[in-house]
Amino acid sequence: WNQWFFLRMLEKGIAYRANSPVNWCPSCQTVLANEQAEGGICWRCKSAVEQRDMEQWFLRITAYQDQLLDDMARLKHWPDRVLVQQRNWVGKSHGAEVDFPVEGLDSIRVFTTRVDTIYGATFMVLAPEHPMVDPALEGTADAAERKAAIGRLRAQDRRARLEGRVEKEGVFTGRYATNPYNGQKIPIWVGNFVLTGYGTGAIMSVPAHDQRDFEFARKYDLDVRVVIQPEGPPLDGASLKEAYGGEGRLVNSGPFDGLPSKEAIPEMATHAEKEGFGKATTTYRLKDWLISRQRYWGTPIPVVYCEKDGVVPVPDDELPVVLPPDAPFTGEGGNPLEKVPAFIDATCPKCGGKARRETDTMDTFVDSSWYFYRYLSPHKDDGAVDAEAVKYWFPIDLYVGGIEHAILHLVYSRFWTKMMRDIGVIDLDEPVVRLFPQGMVHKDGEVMSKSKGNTIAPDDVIARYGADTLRLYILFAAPPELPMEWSESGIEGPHRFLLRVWRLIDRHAEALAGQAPEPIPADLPPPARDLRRKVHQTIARVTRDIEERIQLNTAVAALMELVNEIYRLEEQVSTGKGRPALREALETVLLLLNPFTPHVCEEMWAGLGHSQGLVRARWPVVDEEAAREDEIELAVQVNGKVRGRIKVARDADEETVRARALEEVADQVQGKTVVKVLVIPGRLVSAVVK
RNA sequence: GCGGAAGUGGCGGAACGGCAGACGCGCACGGCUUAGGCCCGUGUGCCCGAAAGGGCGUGGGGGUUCGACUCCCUCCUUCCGCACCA
Repeated sequence: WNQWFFLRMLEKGIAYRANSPVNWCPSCQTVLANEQAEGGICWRCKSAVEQRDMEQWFLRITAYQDQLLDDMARLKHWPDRVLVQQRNWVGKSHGAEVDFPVEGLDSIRVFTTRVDTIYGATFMVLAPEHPMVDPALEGTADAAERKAAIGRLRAQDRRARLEGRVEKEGVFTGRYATNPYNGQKIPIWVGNFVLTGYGTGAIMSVPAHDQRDFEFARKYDLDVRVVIQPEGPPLDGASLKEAYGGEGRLVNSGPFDGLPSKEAIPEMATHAEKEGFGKATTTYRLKDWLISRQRYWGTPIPVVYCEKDGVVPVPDDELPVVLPPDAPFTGEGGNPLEKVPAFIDATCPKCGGKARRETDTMDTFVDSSWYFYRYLSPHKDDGAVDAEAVKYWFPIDLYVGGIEHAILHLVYSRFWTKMMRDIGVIDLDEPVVRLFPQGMVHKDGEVMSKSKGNTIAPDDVIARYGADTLRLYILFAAPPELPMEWSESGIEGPHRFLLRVWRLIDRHAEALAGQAPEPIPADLPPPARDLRRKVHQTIARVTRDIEERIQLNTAVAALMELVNEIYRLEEQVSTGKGRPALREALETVLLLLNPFTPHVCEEMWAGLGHSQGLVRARWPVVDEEAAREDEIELAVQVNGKVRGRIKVARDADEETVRARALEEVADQVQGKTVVKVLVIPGRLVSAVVK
């Protein structure tokens, strides 16, 4: 069905093939999407990636960039940190494009967010890879020397970037461009700090108002001209210590002098458009999704290349294109599919002539982008997804996953959902209502992972304590959204707790298993009533901690409290009228604990005489009446400090509570004026005295 | 630099604006044991005090409130993400 989707996207122009510079991982022998090559490092093997020009398949995710941004407003139950990361990833930025004419050559287009500073542009910088670099050098003095220096910049750029910090360096091309606003000629430089993939790959440099330009200008002794004047003493280009990047009024800017910079930006963009040398524009950081992979394992991309008809999609009724079972894995690298003639040799569906089958396979993130839709109907063979089922089950109420998926998987999935909507498969804009990224396990301060080699095999812990203990320990040790530092020092606690539960059940199993359950009598003795109260309060707490708060550590703590309470009251309720409450308490412990430690719980459940599995049992329901406190303890504050406690009936009226409270703190109040007394029902009493 | 999260006992961590430290680890004492372990019980924020009791306490400072770990401002520290994005 990946192939089916691919063909639909091909029809819609969302999937396309293009020759473009791509990230190539020499170690994995495959290309990577930009997101997977962050910082020039392969996400899978962590080795340095190279740039190559290749014909590859892309998905036009950029057609969805505004939707991806705008629909974030609806993701109210997604954590901020994820939304922020996605917003930065799309990287929308408003500005203007301006063309700077160059004598004898094509003009050079720059992108700027601060067109209001354009009268302060004293030079221009091109990315080393900019297509105008070589033409600009042509015919200038010392061209060969400059070319060599730029060549060094190109080579140095990438390697140095991997280390993070790069000294700003540049080479003058020997040519000049003309600022279309004021006709001034400014030198064209090539600089290693200008990125080829963002904006137009060329910038106008305004050293007075941009820190990077400022440093570059000081290093190469270029002019610094102030054109934005903030409140206060006039700025002076020659003596500036750093760039002024804020707002102000325009100066030295011809007809725009005096305008506030905020107003100047749209006005000057309009001016450029009127004069035909520029316009207001928006740029994005997001690039189209490169899905071609030179690997065997992956969904084959369903097209063939015909000498006569070019790129021809495989017809729907011939899908799926299946991987050959006999591809040679030589370990030499490269795509094994290229060595399987039976796979490569194809017939053109259009003309019936000879064709060559595409050997690229799809990025695995394609699969993960929509697997959850397929879960609803895994065996469906007349369509990719069951639209009716999707209508019923989607959007997903709660999606739990590692924070490492904040951008890759979660952006692709959102895109895929919108794409499926646009090709008419589903009627849905966003796949997930509530996102809960759990914290990752750390060891020695860093994320535990295979690539870091600091993983702990659970086998030893399981051998010593059992899998249930390990589960319980992990869930108990930290709240799920925060990272958990791995340490075994606390594992004894959950282990002892499970042993305590086991002994408790074991003591009563025989008696309870041999006896039919009795109804809870209306006249329970007080200890049994206390026990039932704790039982039902615990049901409420654990249910809420799991369902609403997703705070599993406190759910476990609540269960520990309940078991402690059962130990305290055990003797008093194990005989006579209290017995039904004991059975209820023990069974409730197992029902609530079951999601955390299913194996031992199932065993104990059987021990209590149940023939049907615990896994089939219903989640317990709170008996509000039983959970209610008859008597409550209130703190009594005097001027904000707790000075006493009183016990009152749950439904005691305010006057009674007030009187009892003042009596309790009489010695504190004596000789002072009681200004007011607040009674917060069920919480405390607060007296203000002077 | 920008953005996010976090700062609470010896440790992991609890606490709808309402009794700070639940629960657990560790530690101390007692019981059970020939002994040790397991187990059971009690205690355990800091300071003064024999005790009763009192004082101080949630990174620092300020504010709102009868009342602040919680809300607001500000500063400091740590972790995470992004980053020559023009």
